[in-house]
This record gives sequence, C-alpha cells and structure tokens, in this order.
Amino acid sequence: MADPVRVRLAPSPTGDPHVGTAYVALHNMAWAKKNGGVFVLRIEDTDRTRYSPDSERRIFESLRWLGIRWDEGPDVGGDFGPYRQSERLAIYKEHCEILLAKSAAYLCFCTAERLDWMRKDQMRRGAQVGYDGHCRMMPPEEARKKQSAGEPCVMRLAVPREGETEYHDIPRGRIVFKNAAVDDQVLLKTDGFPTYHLANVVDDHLMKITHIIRAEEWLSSVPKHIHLYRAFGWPIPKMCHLSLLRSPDRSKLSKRKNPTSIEWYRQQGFLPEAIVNFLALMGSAMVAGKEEPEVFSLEEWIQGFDLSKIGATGPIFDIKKLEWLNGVYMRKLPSETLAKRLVDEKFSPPELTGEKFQKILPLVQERLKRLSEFKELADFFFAAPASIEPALLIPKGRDSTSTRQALEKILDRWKGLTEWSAGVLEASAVEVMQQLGWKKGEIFMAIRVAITGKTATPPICDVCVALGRDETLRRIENAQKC
RNA sequence: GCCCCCAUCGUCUAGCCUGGUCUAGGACACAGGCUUUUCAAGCCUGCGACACGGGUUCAAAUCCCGUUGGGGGCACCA
Repeated sequence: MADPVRVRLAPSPTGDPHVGTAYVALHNMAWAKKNGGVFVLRIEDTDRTRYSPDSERRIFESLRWLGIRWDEGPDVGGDFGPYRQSERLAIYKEHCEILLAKSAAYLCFCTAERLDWMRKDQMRRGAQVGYDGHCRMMPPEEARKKQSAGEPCVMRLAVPREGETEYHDIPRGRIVFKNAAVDDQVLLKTDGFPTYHLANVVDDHLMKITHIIRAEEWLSSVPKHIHLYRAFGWPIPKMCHLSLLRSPDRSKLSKRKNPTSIEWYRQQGFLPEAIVNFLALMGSAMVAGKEEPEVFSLEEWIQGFDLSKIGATGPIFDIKKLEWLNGVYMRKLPSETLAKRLVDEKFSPPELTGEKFQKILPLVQERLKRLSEFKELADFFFAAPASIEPALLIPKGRDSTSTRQALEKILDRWKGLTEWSAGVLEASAVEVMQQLGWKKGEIFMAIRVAITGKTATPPICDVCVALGRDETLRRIENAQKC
C-alpha cells in the first residue's frame, strides 16, 4: 500500500490573490480528492520585506469563495503544523546545521556590493551569471570563527560542479540539467529566515508531501531542490509543473497587462463556478460523455481528473471565453439564486423588493454575461429615463409629429384596457400600427424608447407589465413632451 | 549571454504515449442566415490549424534530429 497522497499549495502572502494561485490550487485539490488524499495549505512568508498580513486573509477568502477547501492549513490546523513558515524557523536552523555538518552547504560572507559587482561583470563578459564560489573555498573552521565574531553571513548550497541532475516531471517526462549551470543558491538569509528553496524542501518532507504540483516557473530550480533532498537523504516527491497562464501576448499573466486578482473577477460579476470551470479548461480537461463537454461542475471535473491529462503548453487567459461560460452559468441559475447573488455581491439597487425582482429578473437573466451588468441592463425598471434621444424615438423616415401622434394613440388604447398583460398590450399596439400604416419594428421601437430610453431591452410589453400600468402610462406621456 | 520548457484553427483544446479509422473533431471568438417588436438566447452555415526542414517507415499531426518561433529561470523574491 503506497503512502496516502498529500499535496500542498504554498502561496506567499505578498499581494492580491492571483488567479494562477487558484489554478494551481484547483489541480492540487483535484488530485487529493481523486485519491482520497490530503490537501495542505502552507503559507510561505519567509520574505519579510514583501510580507503583507492582509494578503494572507484575502488569499484564503478568495480561494474559499471559489469553493476551494483544504484539509490542513494555518486556519484549520492539522498534525504537521505550524503551517506558516515564519513559525518554523527553529526547524530550518536545525536542518541548516545538518547540511553544514555534511558539507552540503557553506557559509558565505560576501557583501551585497561584491555580489552586485560580480554579476555585472559576468553580464558584461557574457558569462554565466551566478555565485562565483568565493566563500566555498573557505575552511569551515574559519567560517565558524567569523560567524561567531558576529560577521553577517548567509548559507549557500554547495552544488556539485560537474555531472548532471535529472528528474521526471509528470507532464514533461525526463528533464536533465547540467550541474555546472546550477547556482550555489542561498538557503539561509542574513536575517535568519530561510529562502524558499530550503523551506519548501524541508517542509514538503516533514509534511509528507507525495506530489508537488506547482507552477512552471519553479522548473529551473528543481535541481537545487534535488541536491537538497539528496543531501538530507530524503525521498524525492513526484513533481508536476503546471504551465503558466499567459497574457494575450503570450508572456506570463501579469497584472500590468491583465487583471490577475481573483477579487477583480469577483467585483466584475463573474461567478465562482464559471471561473473554476474556465480555469479547469486551461491546460486540458474536458468532461467526456456530456452533451456540453466544456461545461462542468468542480465535482464532475475532479471525477474525471488525472495528472496524466495535463498538458505542457501555456494557455492564454481568454476573458471572452470566461465571459461566455459566465453567461452559461447565469442562465442556468434558478432565478432565486441569481437574485440572492446579485444582492449578496451588491450588484443590485438596494430598493429591490422581492416582488419586483421576480418580475424583472427573468427578463434580464438571459441577457447577462456578468452580475455587474444587471445595473445597466435593468436600470429603467427603477427609474424613468432621464432624457430621451429624439433620434432614437422617431423611426427613420417618420417625423416628430407623427411619432407623437402614434404615442398618443397607444396611450389612449392602453388607458382603456381592462387587462394589463403582455399579450393584450401587444395586440392593441399592433392595431395602432395597422391604423397608422407603420411597421411592427417602428411602433414597438418607439414605445420601447419612450419607456426605457434605450433601443435594446427585453420584449417591451413584458417590460410594461413588470413596470405596471401607472408607471408605463406616465412614461409614455413624458416621452410625448420631448 | 547561459540553462530549461513548449509548439494542432485568432483563442482553449481532442487526436500524439500504443504511427494507418484525420479530406484533423469540439468549444470560444468572428462572419452570414434563420427566428424575431429591439437586444440577448437558441438553431444552421461559413471562415479557420498539424511552425519549418530533414530523417525512420509501405504509411507521420503522431517516432527521431535540426531550425525557427514563443515562454520561463538565472536575487539574501517567492
């Protein structure tokens, strides 16, 4: 019996909750669920200069909003804590000593200025950029002495100078790195905090992580991690690097070119299930055997999920397709649910009452691509148009007088109606149309503009019913004045 | 510059592992049409790809090599 599957998401709380984080989280969670395993959330907060306490909270909130749940983490506990790296400093220190004792790492006293100069020099010469090994030659006793004398230093990984390091990546297969090209990475910083490289290897081992599923940008640091695992004598977890989500210009998704914050998508009125579905579509994955194989729930997706299905090409984040999916979900939602979402996410006017809501929501529901569009699409239900554009009101080839007369006739007819229903309104409008010799489009458009100020609305007679008799007649009267 | 990854319609992808069933399938987008009181939605049609060059083979989108193109990494950031 193999070890139970344990995977982890390791975001660093340094900014907005990124859609790429959600993308990676989804794949981790899917793999854990698929195998009856455990999904761990670990906070990588070893960079105290970029750390933002608010960021952690927002990451949790955004992931939860998307329906992503973890089994262990700083906020839910677990047997392998603490789950914030800043709370594990003693553990890293201890492991640093092990590496030093095995000569797998060494202390480095080089100043930032020297490193800077060195790098510039390497660039200029067109040489490989990386630490030149200056302190690697130093006898350990001497290094210890300097260290105890209080000289600031870092600890670096002593990467073998020759040979190759290979490993197997799940979507990509065998990958081979030349050791000579691998830098002597800093493992422990002057401030006593570990770098990502040390912390992630130590934690993944201690937390019994079996599969590392993370973004492709980590691919080139894998050899460093392998050397670390070997130095410790630990087994190496399976690795799966997910291709980076791209901007339309194919560079990695960045907020300079694209909205990347999950919060932004939420504020724009995207539904979490649409975002999840969309993200799952990137890189492969369709649920087979459905009439709509590209529209599926999280559960359905997980059901058919497999790491072997993941592709290695970097998909462009196509917001047009997300919008389409969002529309699909908006139309599918029971209107009570949609109403609740609109209210909860603050996309509907506060004065919206239950009854009115029920009347208008079905009229706009299939026209919405984002929750945020509700306000604009439905504004005329809440207030008469502030002004009416005569050019829109008057059909092409007609004049203002005949338009005014047409509205007058409609008003007369509608005032006398005993039943206020879409069918009746329509029938009497058609009669007026015939009397005037107008076309259907002309009369209905004139009514539409008179009542809503717009040329694109739900079927106008339905709108009139939702608005009610008094309001409808009042608006037509007003329109005549302009 | 050095290291690594990737390569099917504009975009997301199926097919590739286990060559022939691929005149390469679906979806988004786009264009046209139908429906129609407008806008949506829906339905139909169209446009549209195996980056290029060499191999291997009776046969290559599928296997191998190279080229080109794109991407990522090269921090006391993750």
